[in-house]
Formats: sequence, structure tokens, C-alpha cells
Amino acid sequence: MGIVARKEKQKQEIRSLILEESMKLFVEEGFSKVSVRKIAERIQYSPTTLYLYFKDKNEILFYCCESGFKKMLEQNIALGLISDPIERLHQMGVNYLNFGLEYPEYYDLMFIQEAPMSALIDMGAGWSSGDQALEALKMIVQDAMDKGLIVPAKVETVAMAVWSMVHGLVSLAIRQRLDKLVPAEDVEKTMHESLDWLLKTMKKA
Amino acid sequence: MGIVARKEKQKQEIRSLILEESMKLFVEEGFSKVSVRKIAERIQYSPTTLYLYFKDKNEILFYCCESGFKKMLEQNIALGLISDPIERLHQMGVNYLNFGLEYPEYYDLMFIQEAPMSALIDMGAGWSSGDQALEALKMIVQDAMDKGLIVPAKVETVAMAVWSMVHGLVSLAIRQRLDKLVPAEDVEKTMHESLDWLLKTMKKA
DNA sequence: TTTAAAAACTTAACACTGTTAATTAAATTT
DNA sequence: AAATTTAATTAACAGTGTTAAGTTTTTAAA
Repeated sequence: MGIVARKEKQKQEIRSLILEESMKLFVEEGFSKVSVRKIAERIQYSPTTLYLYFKDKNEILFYCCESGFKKMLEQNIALGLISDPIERLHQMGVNYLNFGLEYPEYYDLMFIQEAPMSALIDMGAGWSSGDQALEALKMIVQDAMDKGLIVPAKVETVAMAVWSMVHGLVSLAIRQRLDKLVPAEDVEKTMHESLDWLLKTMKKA
Repeated sequence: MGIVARKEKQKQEIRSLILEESMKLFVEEGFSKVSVRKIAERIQYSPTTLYLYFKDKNEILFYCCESGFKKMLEQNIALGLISDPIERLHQMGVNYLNFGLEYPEYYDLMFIQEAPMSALIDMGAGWSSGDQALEALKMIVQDAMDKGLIVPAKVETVAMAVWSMVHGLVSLAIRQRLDKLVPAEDVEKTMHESLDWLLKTMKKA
């Protein structure tokens, strides 16, 4: 039947509407200011209607998160052009820092808040978009090791170290902790210097 | 006058009572479950009484945070006995990881939540306890460089890199992101391996 | 075309949250 | 003992996520 298909399509449209407007609210007012009622008001529905399309607020946050990963992956498309693993890893780190600093609210959601992960556990689903990014990271590290550009070690160990450092940089910056180490106006510059330092340091002499 | 002194002392006692009970609530139920009303109930006062001793909830969180730093510094006392800068830096990192994993709620407050920093800005105060820890880190890095144990670089850059990595490890672990990279039971072990890897890598050959 | 069933949506309500203003109770000073 | 200051409370506001019950709209059957 064409009717049930159309209905399904309409349902998906409202779902998208909810998610889009939620993300706008995020970017405009920040994570803590986003409420079910505010989202509902924006799309001209009653607050409880959202519960017909999503289990709870966390699930909405989770899907917003997913769209954040899409955004991040798009930034990394051009990465394939770089053949040198170290150089590629470096550019990947630069992209990561830029993403976090440009869209702190997205970043907050994707890597700092616990709500999206709670939703993920509730849903029994996988972290598909996040996993994809991590796989890419592991592959680059593996590649660099295969080509003898970095000292051999367990891939997971090095990947975790690299990810942790860039995440640490971004999350400390977002939460205004890095300006306790260097003046606020130097934070961004020093973040990039730290990343450069790591890449330079891990590069086999 | 002795009376005004005694009164001041009583006031301080209630302040301490509020902070102690708040921290207990933290450890028992986690950051998100702590409310002004719950704290008040625990100390058998009405919720609004807390506002006679603290400006707002954020200020309470800030002072809880401070006691977290004290706890952390205590763990680092034995550090002075280690003379080799690299070894000292390594042990400092190990302590950091252990602290974060043992007291995730404290860690959350100190380095992940934005509330305590908002309070700090409102109060126009300094991050004395945090600054102290960062100074210690910078000094060790400087020492290691002076002794030619690591490749020379800007101290802030290296300190930021090291801090960011350990913070990244702990915060990603707390927010259940690291188990997307390695199985949950291997997370803690791999975190330590990542730290070891960093120290080994930055050590001048 | 009218009627029964299903789907979509809203209203009302619950149990919370941080916080302020007004009020009462207790302690201190005159 | 009365007046004043300090301490603590009650009531209330405006907001939060969420559920149950009721209403409107749409679809399917008679």
C-alpha cells in the first residue's frame, strides 16, 4: 500500500524536523539550554508529541550526536589525498581540533556529555559513526607502523594515546581549563603546537 | 570580642557541614543526582538556608572541587622522593589516572563540568589549587629539559600535551568512550600502556 | 456516505530542579 | 524587659523531563 509508505515518510519528516530544530537550538543556546519544551515550541508541536517520535530526550541527543559525526567525517574526506601516514595523522588531528573549536556544542554532545551514551546503551545499538572514525584512526596508525615511520607498538595503545591527547586538548579548551596554563589568547596556538610536538616526537628519527 | 569570633566559627562549621555532605552525595549518587534540596535534607536544614552560606549551587560545587584538589595533591606528596624527572612525571601521570578512575565523581567536577569554572568567574577568584598542580607539572617538564632528558621545546607546549593526554584518557574512560576502542575489561590496562608509550616516546634516545 | 477503529496530538498532572521574597524564630544588644 | 540584629523557614516562581488520560483527526469497513 502506498498510504502506509507515505505515512512512514511523513513520520520520518517530523523526526528530521525535531532533530534539525534541536541542533539549531544547540548551536544557538548551548547544550544546557536545550529542553524538550523549547524544541517543541520551535516546531509548533506540544512537548509530549516528541515522545511519539523518540523514546526520551537522551535519544534525541543521541541522534543529534550522529549528525555531528557526519559533519566531522565530511571534514575528513580530503584526508584520503594525503599519502604520508604521519602527515595524514597530523591533518586528522588538526581537523579534530578545528572541529571541536568551531562547533563546541556538537563536540560537547559527541564526546563530553554522557546522555548520548546512555541512550546508546538503552537502545542496545552500536556507536556506528563513532566506530567509523576510530577505525580510520587505527588504520592510519597501523599504516605508519607498517611503513616503519613510527616505533612499533600495540596499535590500540598508540591510537588511544593520540585520540586522548586531541580530545584532552579540545575538552579542556571547551571547559576553559587550558587558559589556566597559558593566556586565553594563546590557547588555540599552543593546542596546535602540542599536537605538532606529539607528531614530531613519535616520528621515528 | 569572643562572641563574634565564636559566631564566625559556627558559620564556618555549617559551611563545612554543607560541603562535606555535598561530597558524600557526589560520591554516592554522582554529579547529576546532587541537588540543593537533597543536600539540605541531609544536614537537616531547609534548602534556602544554603543560600545564606553560599551564593548559589555553583559556588558549592566550586568548593567541593577545591577539596578534590587537596585529595589529589595528597596523593602526590610521595612524588618528591623520585629524583629522575621522567620517572617523576611518569608517576605523576599514573597518580592522575588512578585518581580519575578511583574518584570519577570528583574528577568530573574538577575537570569536566563547567559549573565550578562558572563559579570561579563569578567570584572573580583564582584557580589556586588547580594552578598549583599545573605549576608542579611545568616544573618537572622544565627540569627534564634542563637535564637533557627530553627534546627541548616550549615548556607550556609539552606540559599541555602531557596534561591533555592524561585528561583525555580519564575523561574518555569516565564517559565510556574508550570501550569503543578496546574491550571494557582492557580499558584500564591500555590507558596505562598509552601513558607509558608517551613517556617512552618523549624520552630522548 | 455513515460508522467503527486506529492513529496523531494535546491537556493536565506529577515529581522534580534552582532560586527569590516575605515571614517567623532565635539570639544579641540596648 | 524591649528593641535590634541575625538566622532560618515557608511560600512561591519559573523552569525541567515524563506519564496517563482525553481529544481531535485520519483511515478503514459497513
